[in-house]
Amino acid sequence: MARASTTSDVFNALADVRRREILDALISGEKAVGAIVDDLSMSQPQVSKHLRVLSEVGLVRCRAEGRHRMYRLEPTRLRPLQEWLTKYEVALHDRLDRMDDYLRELQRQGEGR
Amino acid sequence: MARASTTSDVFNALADVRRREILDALISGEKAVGAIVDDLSMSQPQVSKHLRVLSEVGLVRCRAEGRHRMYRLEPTRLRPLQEWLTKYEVALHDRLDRMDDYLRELQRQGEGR
DNA sequence: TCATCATATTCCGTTATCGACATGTGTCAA
DNA sequence: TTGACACATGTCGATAACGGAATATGATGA
Repeated sequence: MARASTTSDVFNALADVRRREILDALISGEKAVGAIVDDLSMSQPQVSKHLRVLSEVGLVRCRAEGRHRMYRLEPTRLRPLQEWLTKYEVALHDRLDRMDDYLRELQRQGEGR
Repeated sequence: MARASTTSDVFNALADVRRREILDALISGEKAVGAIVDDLSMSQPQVSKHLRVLSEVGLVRCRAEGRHRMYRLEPTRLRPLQEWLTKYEVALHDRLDRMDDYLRELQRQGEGR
């Protein structure tokens, strides 16, 4: 089997630099496809395709305005990523705490002598 | 051109579910390859190859102990991910703040009438 | 209705990724 | 030294992702 489908989850959708660039371009607010094309100097079909992927995982939402399509971020969908990261922050802090305890114990023993 | 190399950055390394599972397995602490194989019921070569990818982006570190190889997390390497996420939290909060201001303004005008 | 603008979709060739299997490397113990 | 163990690496086939070019869709305006 090859790599898991890019549309399956947020992690895969974010694996591509271009898609991250598109998201970055949308931080400042809603934008039409053409505006993104101009900002990033990518081809229009490429932008549309990446937007489709981002849509499918819910990271962006689309709104029709005349013949333009305005895309905007849906940052709430980054929550799985945040939660995943949190586990590691906790692990890291726990480890630092243990290290801290250890150092304190060493110091206590040193004082005792 | 196809997808950017998986070894190029943390985002690509995390795109694969198996690799995330391996990292999860290491949260509790240092483990030998065989232990990971047992925990996740993946083939040994598969685990080794994923560990190699994770090594190359610095997400895990390896220590030889006899004929075992002990792998451990290097959670500091998740910082690029954290920083990237932070941008979006800020954007989200700013947007909520603006929304808040707007609602307050509406309310103020309502009271004024 | 027809032309045009904005965007989406399709087709295609290249390339990377992944898993399975086989094999190589290095360490320990007898 | 030999064999067993723990792990790394290499090869292969299938799959799917990516970019580019062409084309389709759909709204607007003359």
